[in-house]
Amino acid sequence: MTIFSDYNLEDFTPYLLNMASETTSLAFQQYYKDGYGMLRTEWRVLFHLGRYGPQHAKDVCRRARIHKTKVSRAVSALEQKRYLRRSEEERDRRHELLKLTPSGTSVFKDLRSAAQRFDTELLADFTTSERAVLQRCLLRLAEL
Amino acid sequence: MTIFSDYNLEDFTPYLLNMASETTSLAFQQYYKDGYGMLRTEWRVLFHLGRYGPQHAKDVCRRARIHKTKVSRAVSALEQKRYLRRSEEERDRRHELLKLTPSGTSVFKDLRSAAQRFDTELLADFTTSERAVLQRCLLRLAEL
DNA sequence: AAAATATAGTTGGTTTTGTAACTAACAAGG
DNA sequence: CCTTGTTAGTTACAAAACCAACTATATTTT
Repeated sequence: MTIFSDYNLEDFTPYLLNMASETTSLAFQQYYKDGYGMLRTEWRVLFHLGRYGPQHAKDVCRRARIHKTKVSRAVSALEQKRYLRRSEEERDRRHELLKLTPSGTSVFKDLRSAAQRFDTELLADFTTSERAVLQRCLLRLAEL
Repeated sequence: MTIFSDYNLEDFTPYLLNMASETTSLAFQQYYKDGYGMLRTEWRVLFHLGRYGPQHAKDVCRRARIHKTKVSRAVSALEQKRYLRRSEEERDRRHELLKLTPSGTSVFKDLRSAAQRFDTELLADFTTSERAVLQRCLLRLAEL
């Protein structure tokens, strides 16, 4: 009919990204959800605290690009699970430093290695150069 | 400390996929949300009906990989907006055929070309071969 | 044909998210 | 100081997603 008549949703990058994201995220949630009763945002906040050390909620927001209300709720949940502690700063009592407990640290280590294995498995069929292109493109698309 | 100590969330494909997906989906929603007051699921259902012709809700679920409850609600919303009609089948009255109205078809055409332009823009900085790799990888990852 | 099973789609109640308004603490200018 | 503005984080309410149970119709089994 028109020159567009066979344009396919599978040519639409946001759609492909969404499907790939859903599929892989759902597959990985067995580790943090089934294993530790965590939500996706909680696992991400935990990861950032484990990976980059004690920091403020604000830093987590910036690095992980998660909205502050989501971070706030995830922090409360992680605190209730005793995976992190908050401590007020003397200098500026608006800030609170977030720090993993030993228990939170051990969960982090477990999930980090699960994530690494999962990712290796996920990309097993791709060549090194394909992996590099994929990562580069995704980083670029996430920036916008 | 350990050989894993610098494993980064930016090396974790599901995380990258999620960020790229969120960023691009949010950017595109201006077209269907601001333009036509549609939700993401509604736009996808509309697209599938436009692209693959009249079909049952079940077919939309399968092709678009959207859960039937979400499809059911999207169909109701699209019906209220007069973008589609349902018709019962004689043979099996459990099925209802979903079909875009002329109005729905014109919205579809508009959004389809917006999507095409958007996608072209999105991938403008990548080479042809990078685009091919990206699409192939995403399709593969979405399959799992 | 009656009973059990399966399928298409809907509804209801709970969770989770999103948005905006809010509190509390600090900073800077007058 | 005291107003004005800014920043960190929380809360409230509305929108959306999730899950499980449900209705209605069709199919299979006995």
